[in-house]
Amino acid sequence: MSYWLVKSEPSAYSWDQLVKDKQTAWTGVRNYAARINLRAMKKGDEVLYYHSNEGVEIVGIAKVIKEAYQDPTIDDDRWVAVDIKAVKKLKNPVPLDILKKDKRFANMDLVRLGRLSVQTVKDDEWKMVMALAGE
DNA sequence: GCCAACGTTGGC
DNA sequence: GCCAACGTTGGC
Repeated sequence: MSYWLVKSEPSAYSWDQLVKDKQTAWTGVRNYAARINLRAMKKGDEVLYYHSNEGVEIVGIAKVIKEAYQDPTIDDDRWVAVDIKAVKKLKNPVPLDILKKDKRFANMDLVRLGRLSVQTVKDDEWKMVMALAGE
């Protein structure tokens, strides 16, 4: 079981929208490093849901319900999508600046590789985020 | 809205 | 295959 983090701009697809839809196809990833991560996702893996641009914080937990398949939004079998569903909203969203200030997160992809849209989250990072979120 | 950081493209 | 130029992302 692995942990991940996906980013979305709320104006494009927010956490609330995911809750409303129950689940969604995570399509449109066009970045090599992000694709490696998408392909490594397994059914049941848990995913932090992060809002970029607005909020700039981790807002909820999602879960992988369908492993990588060809992205239906492009006619090119090199790109993949996964399906995720909403699990729960965090009691306390975890803002990026808290993570940046906390040395324990200095090596977290979210802090180091700001632009990567699908990231890995280590077990200890997951636990620390959960603690900060009051979960 | 600006701009730094990073990925991608394309000329050589 | 290198690297400059360009485009995009995303924090501020």
